Amino acid sequence: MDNLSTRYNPKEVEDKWFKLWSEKGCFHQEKDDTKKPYCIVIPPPNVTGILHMGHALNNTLQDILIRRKRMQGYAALWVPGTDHAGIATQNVVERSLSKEGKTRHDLGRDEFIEKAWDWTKAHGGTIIKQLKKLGCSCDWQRERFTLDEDYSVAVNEAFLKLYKDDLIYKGSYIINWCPRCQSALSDEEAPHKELQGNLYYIKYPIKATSKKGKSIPENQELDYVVVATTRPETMFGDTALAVNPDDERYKDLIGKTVVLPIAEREIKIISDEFVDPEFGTGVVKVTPLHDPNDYDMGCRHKLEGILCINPDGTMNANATDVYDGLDRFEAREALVEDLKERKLLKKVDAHSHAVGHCYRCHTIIEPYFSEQWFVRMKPLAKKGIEEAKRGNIKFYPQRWNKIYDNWMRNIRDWCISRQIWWGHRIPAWYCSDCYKIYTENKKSLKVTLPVEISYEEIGIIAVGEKPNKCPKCGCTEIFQDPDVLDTWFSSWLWPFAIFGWPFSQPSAVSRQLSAKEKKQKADLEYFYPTSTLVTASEIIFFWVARMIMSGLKFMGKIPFSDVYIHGTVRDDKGRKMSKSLGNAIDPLEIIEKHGADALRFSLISLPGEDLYLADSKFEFGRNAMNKLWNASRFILMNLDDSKIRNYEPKDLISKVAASQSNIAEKWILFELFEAIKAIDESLENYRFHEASSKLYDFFWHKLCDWYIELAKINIEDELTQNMLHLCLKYTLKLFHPFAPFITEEIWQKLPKKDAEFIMLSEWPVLPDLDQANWATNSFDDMMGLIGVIRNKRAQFNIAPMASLPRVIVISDRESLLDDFRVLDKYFKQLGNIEQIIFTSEDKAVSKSSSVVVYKAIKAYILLEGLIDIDNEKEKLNKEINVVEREINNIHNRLENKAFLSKAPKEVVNQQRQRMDEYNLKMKELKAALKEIS
RNA sequence: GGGCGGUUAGCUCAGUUGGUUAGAGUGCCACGUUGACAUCGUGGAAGUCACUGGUUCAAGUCCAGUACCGCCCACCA
Repeated sequence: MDNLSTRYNPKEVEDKWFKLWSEKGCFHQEKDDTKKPYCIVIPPPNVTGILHMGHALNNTLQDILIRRKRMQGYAALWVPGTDHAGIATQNVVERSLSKEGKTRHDLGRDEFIEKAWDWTKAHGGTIIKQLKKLGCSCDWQRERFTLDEDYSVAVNEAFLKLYKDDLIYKGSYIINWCPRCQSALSDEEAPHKELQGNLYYIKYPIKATSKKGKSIPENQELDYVVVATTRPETMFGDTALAVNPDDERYKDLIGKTVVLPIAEREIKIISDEFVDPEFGTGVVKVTPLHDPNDYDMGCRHKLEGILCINPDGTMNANATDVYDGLDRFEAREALVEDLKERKLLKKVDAHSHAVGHCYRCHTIIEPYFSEQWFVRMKPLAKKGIEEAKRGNIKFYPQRWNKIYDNWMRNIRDWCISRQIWWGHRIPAWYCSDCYKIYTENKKSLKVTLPVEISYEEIGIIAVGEKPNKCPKCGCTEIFQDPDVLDTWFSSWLWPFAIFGWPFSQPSAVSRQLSAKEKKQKADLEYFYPTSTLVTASEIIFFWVARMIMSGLKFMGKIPFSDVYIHGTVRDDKGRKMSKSLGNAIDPLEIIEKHGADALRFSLISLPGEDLYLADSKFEFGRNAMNKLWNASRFILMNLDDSKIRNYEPKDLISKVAASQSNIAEKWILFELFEAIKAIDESLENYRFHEASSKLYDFFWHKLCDWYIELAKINIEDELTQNMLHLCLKYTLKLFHPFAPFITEEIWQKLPKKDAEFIMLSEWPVLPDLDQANWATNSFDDMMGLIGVIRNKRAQFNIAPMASLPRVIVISDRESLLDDFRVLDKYFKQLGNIEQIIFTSEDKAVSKSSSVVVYKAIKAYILLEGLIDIDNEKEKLNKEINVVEREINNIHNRLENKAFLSKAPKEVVNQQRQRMDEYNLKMKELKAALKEIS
């Protein structure tokens, strides 16, 4: 074994093990009635995506969970896959087209979709390959894509079912419109961002009070109403002004008419409770088709709606010839100049306000009146709220429960139609003849509110499957709705659609299932509901909440019981890591440099919720992996295979417990069990950092710093050999979920393995321990005493090479002294001491010795020929001050009658004991000070 | 505007039902390569627990208020 490098080299091992695991079917999980299921569905990354640090974190966490559960004997299934990411993928393909000077319309729908599939097939596998590099133990045979043929069946089925239950409808409302993507977006896809803008105060001339309603005579002096707006360009869509009915200033104006500047159109002044008299001038321009509030007001007052902006963000003919065709923001600037010249602009104030932005291309959203498909959410949300309330779905950390609950209670209908081509086409069919009539009606760009859509009127003749002819007019020219569904409308079905749901289609018809379908159905019944969902907070609303609703609707059961929300990956300045900011660290570069295990271990070892990353942070994981490598190398180099018995812990326990002299062995076993217990508890509660730090602490500061060091003395002993072997074996198992590759590599070198692959070995189980027999106080006291002795050495600048000639340890506890005598050789080894005496007699000690005190144990160190006492006095005085202060504190406490009578007895006794210890320490410190003065 | 979190060492964070001298990692300083590991070892310095008041024998921990920071949601143009 001495041929191993002193440095761990991940490159030589990672791909090798992944390939072998794969070949041996370690990743694949079937339904297994002898085991309990544990299932995770991956949050499917965008098919356009490449692995970033957020993915690395997200998937490392899932892999840790799944690997541990697999080792614990669960049927652990992790289903991987990707998401077709409608708008994102379409954008990518369009961008590549534009390099050839083409648009999607040049190609036509079918050819464009073909191009998109080509692209997907060529590049879509990238992220999957990268997840494999990371070591993800997904069942790769079950990889799914949201545009798979049978997945599309699930999407259609869901649409049809909701439609039948009146939970999907088509309607005309103000939606979020991205003028660049030229598509509607859901509210979640249009996040608000604070923008620094202006508040423009525009004068609207009041029409002369002639009751006949004649136009304003030229040169007549006019009165104005001043309106404050952030979006002057929408004034071409104004169909009223509104004031608050209780606003005294404007009471007389209600019902009057003003003339819309430039457009020279007359509009009424109405009153509405919605208007806040405090804001601006207290007068609002009402633009029903370009603002959601104004739309509501428009409906309340049955106003006309006028569209003045085109879908691409340019102004239309209603904006007069001057502005027709101008971009909305150019139009704003030009219009403001125009108003200034006409002296209709009173003033401009700086004003910051929140504006919706497209989450894909960050273009400013246009609130736009349009005809779209919606899902009625309130009825779906009701059960989802109840399930979480009852604790059937738990969020970790818990506070996300509230955020989920809050959103669900204020949920609004979900706009699911998108005016793009890449995605699931809406399964609604129209009759060409009937639809024609409807479209001709709506070309005017003007409507009277509210607009009610009748399906009959707009020509929808079927949802689900294409009919042969129109049932109304018999026309055989039938066409499908051109829009596709929001990507999230497919991903909200993920936890069951991946298993092949539905198993009969269309939903009304039942038929014989194929063998494949039978198996899928059995899988679904076995693995659903899944166990844990691991994701980032950004997609709680997009995905998590909606999956809960769809699971309840379509399966009648919640899709998962636990939701773990992990933090955000940031740079070391706290900024969110992103490609556009240029502060991203590429996980693949880190893997290349330090290995996947180092990447994984670094990520989960960072404390806190959000991760503040810099290249240097990955050295932590690299160092830990190297330490693991070298500790293993040392043990393996020294093992004599013929002595290794492959003990189970419980056997080794009874062997160790049999002798009083196995203090160190008892101690390390106890520490191992404590570590297992703590790691299990942390992981069950999704406290990953806590788990890794317990493991790290056990491995480095218990096993390496103490046990391996003292084992060097009697490394030939059979007990030591077996102890080292067992500790290594269990340490590897505990490390495996965090660092799968290195642990497998070392596992394979163990003289006695208990499984062909560590990834299929058993997770450590705690044996029954009689705690009383496992008290390891004397070992702890030994470590403490060696600590103060080392401290003293450093204080006197005694070279690490130089050993202490003699140390006398004094305690009045005989049993402790007996234990210490057993540990004699360890004291000598770890304290670098030549001779050590354990006694209860406080012997006179030579003048050139120094005393240290640990708890109630004293040790005299002979320093003859070693010391340089320059700073000893100063140090002693400092320590005396600390101890004195503490003695005073305890003294006061013990003098306090209230304390004595009210505090629990244990606390009082504890204080008394401490007092004794401090008094002893003080006595020794003072004696020492006197000695050197 | 509404909601949720936070403020503890230079930095990132732990800190259980109130009870030893408030901990860890990292960074910093000193010393050190004797056969696992310098990607290492040993030791050290470093904190007014944001502020104010209250409850209590006892407060980083519980309560109230203040200040500051962060996040999410939102239809005041």
